Amino acid sequence: MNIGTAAEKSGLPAKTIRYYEDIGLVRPDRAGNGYRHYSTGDVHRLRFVQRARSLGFSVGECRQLLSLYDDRARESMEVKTIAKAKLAEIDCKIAELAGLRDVLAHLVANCHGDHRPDCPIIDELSGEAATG
Amino acid sequence: MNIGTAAEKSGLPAKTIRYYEDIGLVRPDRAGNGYRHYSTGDVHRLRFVQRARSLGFSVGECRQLLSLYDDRARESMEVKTIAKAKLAEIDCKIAELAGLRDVLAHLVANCHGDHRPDCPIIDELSGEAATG
DNA sequence: TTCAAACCTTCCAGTAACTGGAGATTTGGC
DNA sequence: GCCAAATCTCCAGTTACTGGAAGGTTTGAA
Repeated sequence: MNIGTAAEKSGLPAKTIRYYEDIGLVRPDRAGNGYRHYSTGDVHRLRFVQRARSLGFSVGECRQLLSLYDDRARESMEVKTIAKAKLAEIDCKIAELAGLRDVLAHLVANCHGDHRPDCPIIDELSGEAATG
Repeated sequence: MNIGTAAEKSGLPAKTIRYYEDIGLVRPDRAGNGYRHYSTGDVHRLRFVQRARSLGFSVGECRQLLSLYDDRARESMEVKTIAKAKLAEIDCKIAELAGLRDVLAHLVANCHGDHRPDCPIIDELSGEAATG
């Protein structure tokens, strides 16, 4: 498929997809006319990157994640080690998101839509959680 | 406290803290000698931003989140509406992270540290999850 | 008091990861 | 063949930092 379709299916703008090719994240075939040609596998990779980027992983980290994703068959001890580190990282992110969620949820629950002084819960939450 | 201490306590480099002042995210007092002076409240804001940024929220979104965090007492209907939208966004991010986590967990679980052909589970997962 | 180390200041340049736009080419419908 | 839409390349601009120069301030030892 062409880049437009790949963009649609991956949720990434065509511009970004070309950029990802520039930096070597996804390497599509080229048709005779010079147009990029994406396989469904390419689209999966793109979607994978889209997800990881939107969750705060750097492009470098995405590259690592992709290499895990790609090279799952060879040298898997090394792959497994990196995967485990990434798993821990993701768990940490999930915990932090949950913390952030709590802050907002308390905010929504405690400020009743009228004028109120302030919510000590929020202060407390902002002081706690996620020091490391 | 001075910027160095604020940096240490917030988990942000001093450079970044100065940048956040430039763009108006955190406005510390100034001492007579021109040094920035941070309150514990300032540090809470900084930590809040640090968390949100590391979780994939843009600076603009952080600004919104901070305004929720700040203005919890005035015009709270509007605040509440934005807070709810952000809550939904965060829930979505949590779900996506959980998806990513599954991909890696399957990878770790299924590639046993020796040479194996490939894991159809991964293919399947990459095809599913997080289309919206 | 003087000096160095460690802090702080501003400013400017560089990097990462896009993002928008110009200008040329290709495709597909009329 | 014509034209709009999609694609191409290339280059410039934006966002969110990040590093470094050049200099002022504070602290503590000699």
